[in-house]
Amino acid sequence: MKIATWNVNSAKARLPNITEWLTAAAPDVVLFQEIKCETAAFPAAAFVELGYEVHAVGQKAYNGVAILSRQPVTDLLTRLPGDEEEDPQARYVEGTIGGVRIASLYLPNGNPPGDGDSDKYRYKLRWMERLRLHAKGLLEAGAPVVLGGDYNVIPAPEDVYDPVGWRNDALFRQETRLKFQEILALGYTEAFRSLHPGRHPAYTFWDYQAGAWPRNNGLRIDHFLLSPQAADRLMGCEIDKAPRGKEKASDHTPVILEINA
DNA sequence: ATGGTGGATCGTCCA
Repeated sequence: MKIATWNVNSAKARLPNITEWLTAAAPDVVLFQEIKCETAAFPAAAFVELGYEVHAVGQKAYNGVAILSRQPVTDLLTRLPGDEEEDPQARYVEGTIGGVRIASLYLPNGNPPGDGDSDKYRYKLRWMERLRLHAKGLLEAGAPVVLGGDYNVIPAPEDVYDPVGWRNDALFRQETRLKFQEILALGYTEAFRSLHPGRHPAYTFWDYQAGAWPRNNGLRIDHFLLSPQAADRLMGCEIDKAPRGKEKASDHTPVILEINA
């Protein structure tokens, strides 16, 4: 099973780029983030035409996630549990595909962090704790679990072009990395780094500004976390840089995971 | 210190 994750930075603005890539890469499951439209405005028909079942969770202007699948999706969850009343942001969708529990998540950015006490940064850390608790519960359910998406977390210094300059950024602060490590400590495996321990730089995001793409000033912030049963089936995990070099590109590029059927 | 870019939306917010 080939599963792709891609922060597309607007599904509508990116539609030609997305359909071109899906046709060539032919993933079985696709996890989108930042679709940036309401659920009803998501261009689902274009993906149905390519053979996918579509499950989008959107909101006006910001955020928004989706799962596309060639096989049927069951037991859909459209919010990350915890603080559901207070959190209207569309950042999480999860379903079961071929016996695998698969989520598309868009973790809050959290900038500016202030001294680690800004409202946005505290929301990020609370969201990460909600994710940790939910990820823990998923392990107890027994099915293999794949949590893919834009984590807005730089796991280690080799995952950012300038670790010193980024040390206080919400994506790289110590508290952010420790909270990410807490999720891994439950028993999850970060697929790309586990398969390619020495491969860096290996980025998934390059800012639109300051020539970040031509200078390769990137970040690795899009990840797949696998439960032990899913990690046992891990066959490959690769970053496809090509879409970032296209006209009208998203600032993120896709990551592709392969697990044994 | 600022601005540099891009999307949604139409004055700003977000990244």
